[in-house]
Amino acid sequence: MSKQFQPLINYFEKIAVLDESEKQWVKDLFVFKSYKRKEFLLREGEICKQFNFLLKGCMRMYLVDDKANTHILQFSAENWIKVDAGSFRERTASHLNIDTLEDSEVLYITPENLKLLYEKAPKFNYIIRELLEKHLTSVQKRLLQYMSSTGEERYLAFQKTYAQFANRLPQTQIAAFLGITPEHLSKIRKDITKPKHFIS
Amino acid sequence: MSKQFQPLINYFEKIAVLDESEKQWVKDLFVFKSYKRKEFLLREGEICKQFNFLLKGCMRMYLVDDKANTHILQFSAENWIKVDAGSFRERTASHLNIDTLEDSEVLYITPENLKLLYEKAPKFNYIIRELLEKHLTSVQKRLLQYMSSTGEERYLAFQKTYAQFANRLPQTQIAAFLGITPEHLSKIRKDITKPKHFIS
DNA sequence: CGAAAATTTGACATGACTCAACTGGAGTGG
DNA sequence: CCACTCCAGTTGAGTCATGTCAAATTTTCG
Repeated sequence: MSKQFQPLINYFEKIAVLDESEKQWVKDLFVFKSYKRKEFLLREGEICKQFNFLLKGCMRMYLVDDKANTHILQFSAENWIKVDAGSFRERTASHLNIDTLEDSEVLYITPENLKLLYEKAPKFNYIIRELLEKHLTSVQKRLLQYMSSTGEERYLAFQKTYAQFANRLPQTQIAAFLGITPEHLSKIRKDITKPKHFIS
Repeated sequence: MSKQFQPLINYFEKIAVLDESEKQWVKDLFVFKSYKRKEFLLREGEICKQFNFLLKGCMRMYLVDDKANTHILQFSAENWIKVDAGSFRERTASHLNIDTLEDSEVLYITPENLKLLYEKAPKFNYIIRELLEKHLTSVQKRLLQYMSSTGEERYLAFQKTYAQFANRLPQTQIAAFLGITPEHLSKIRKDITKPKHFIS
């Protein structure tokens, strides 16, 4: 079923065209794996050993803080990358968890094989750098939005930006992504339907 | 004064050793520039055309939101990189500002010359990728901290992590970095000196 | 259907903001 | 050296945003 690699190759080729040997390295070094709903790809304390590309399904990466609250850093669905870059890179224990919200399928590469890929196909230094830059920009944007707006504003923005997720995810998860409690999100949703302009 | 390049070369060599020709490309493509206190390196609406390395001084990168509040994304001092990666990369108008908090000196490279550097010395694809990964990790960490802690907790963490800045910066700036008002920071500082444990 | 999970609702507590007034230096010009 | 202004920081009162907890309700799914 080599067809499975096509989405990944397409993804890379949005950044730079690959020749046959480069495509072959991708096929040789990435591994297919499928997960049931609620399975873990990474648990805090472990070292992140998979750089994942999602073929199908939906997952989240999150932190559980000392008050046992869950904070979601990122949702991913089809054609997204999912990895704890810090842990993967430094081979250090991760503070994050990654698990599935739906049955999912991924292609992943290990740190060793990624290193090999960089050696055999140096173009990937460029490709991964581009991906990282984009990702960095989006995380920065999120931090700024977080600093400058209320829960309600963030929720409205989320609905626009992540329309594909908004209907697919339970509210509890969305609240954990927005950084508010589920109760508060519920109240926000109620307020939105009753416009403020409705005076007595 | 080719000595000025040494800190930058040292910075790169923390990631990978450079040969003579690579060092020479750095010297040829980076440009020295100095700034007075309160000068701008980038204003919102402009395209970020400098990838800056700080030799001396201190600056901030920040967003001004629609309510005219300032949100500081990053402080930088000696031996730090300062750039709006998104704007620099995509050649799009930036939403951010960069200005100096002290008289400062930088080495910068333009997008065109950075592209040239990647061509002439491909090792920089690797080096910049590593730098980005580290930076990404730190922004992610900050987002998570932001999501999971109060202003007081963030202030205490700031004092530890950014001890070098804590004494160098006015409180107004620290508040804008922490995402709280200066008045609130003032109250936090007051509370800290009076431990909660002091009962009646 | 029935149990478990997700969502909603309400009362109350706390974190954080706004605004306005006050305090205490750090210049600056006479 | 003094008087004056300017700016950062502090303080307090009132308000809004959000959290906590507990209970009621709805939805999901075996």
